[in-house]
Amino acid sequence: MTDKPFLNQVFSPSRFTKEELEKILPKYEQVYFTKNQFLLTEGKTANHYWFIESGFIRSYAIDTEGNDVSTNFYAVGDTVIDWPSFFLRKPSRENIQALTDCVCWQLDFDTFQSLFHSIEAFREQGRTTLVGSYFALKNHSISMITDPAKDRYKKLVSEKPEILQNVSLKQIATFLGITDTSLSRIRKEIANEI
Amino acid sequence: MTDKPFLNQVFSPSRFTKEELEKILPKYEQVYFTKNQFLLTEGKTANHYWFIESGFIRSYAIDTEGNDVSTNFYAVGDTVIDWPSFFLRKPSRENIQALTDCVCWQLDFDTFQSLFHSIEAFREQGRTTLVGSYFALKNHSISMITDPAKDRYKKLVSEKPEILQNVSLKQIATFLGITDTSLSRIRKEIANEI
DNA sequence: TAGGAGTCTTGCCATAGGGCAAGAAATGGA
DNA sequence: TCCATTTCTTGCCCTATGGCAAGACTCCTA
Repeated sequence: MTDKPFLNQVFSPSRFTKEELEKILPKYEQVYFTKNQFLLTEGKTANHYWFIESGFIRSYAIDTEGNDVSTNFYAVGDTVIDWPSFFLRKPSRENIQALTDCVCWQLDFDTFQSLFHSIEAFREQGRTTLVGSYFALKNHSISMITDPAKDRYKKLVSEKPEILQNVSLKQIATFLGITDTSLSRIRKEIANEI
Repeated sequence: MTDKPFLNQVFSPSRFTKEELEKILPKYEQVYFTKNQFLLTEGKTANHYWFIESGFIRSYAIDTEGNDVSTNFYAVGDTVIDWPSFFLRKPSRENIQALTDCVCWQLDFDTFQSLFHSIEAFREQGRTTLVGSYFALKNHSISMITDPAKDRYKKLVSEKPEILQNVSLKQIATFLGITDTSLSRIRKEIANEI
């Protein structure tokens, strides 16, 4: 196991037995993505998911007018997955793209299924990750209704500071549900608050 | 099994064996809620979830200013559950309230766990339900950014027509992220479109 | 190292939706 | 069946954000 230190963080020895880890860890494959490379594109059915060992990733959807809307940002340690596409086995509505060079660990659906149905701790952890995603999405969704754009921006930056280095203003703006023009003005206001 | 026709719809004989159904169905308990009764309140940890056999239910959160924001509406056949509270075993951020008298079938967490870990088809179905909720929430979230309020209202009414009979204008408005005043004007516009 | 593509800022004006308050309509008890 | 309460509508004006376009800045890359 010592040859995969990153995965040993993801699968804590306190939650998994040594035998379980020996079944799980070898199944993950290290893969590299270069800046701007796509991990998944709209219309394809996701057959993998990834843990990010290093790098930064964005997912986005294309709306009816052809504009792209950022749906999520993923940093080191995050799980990158299109849940509906991966589990419902249907074409993705989103694109997932590396914003920097990345090192990831990937698993395919069939292997996931066999681990999921044979190892109780594995499915507990998987379910927890999914519910955590659901919770984050719901909080963001409520925040879109109750909080002004400036507050949402501040919260986003405090939670994922890497975003400032890796993501364009426009891509951040669509995640917040505003235009790049408005976000530029909000940034100016925040600068003047000091 | 014939004494629980509703549950036989939820657990299709094509996905479960006879033996599995005999383990699953007796665990669900029929419960009644009267109009305005709470199924779950903020701060409590959810220990049950429900299938709705009849009735209509709303969930909502309270924002920092004390306003309530509708987060979901549940109709006949829907699964009513606070995913993060139920699975992460932490206090709920939401309230779930019956908007009409309801007949539901409930299951508690411990029983869920034993079925989840012992019956493969049960966990597949549970996972599918959760991913379906995630998908619906994400679509709503994207719609909040890309679609005008009028379109979101039309979509909501077409998907859950019962909402018109059971939910006040204000409670619908907060779900759409607008005020009751604005929704009233939108309704008027729609009426004039005819 | 200059040109060009993308990115960010800024000004001008337009618009969707919000805040408030008054009145109208519906609803629900007693 | 009548009153009280809640819900819904409407008018007035305001604010946050959008749309567009020009200019500034950055950063590739030939």
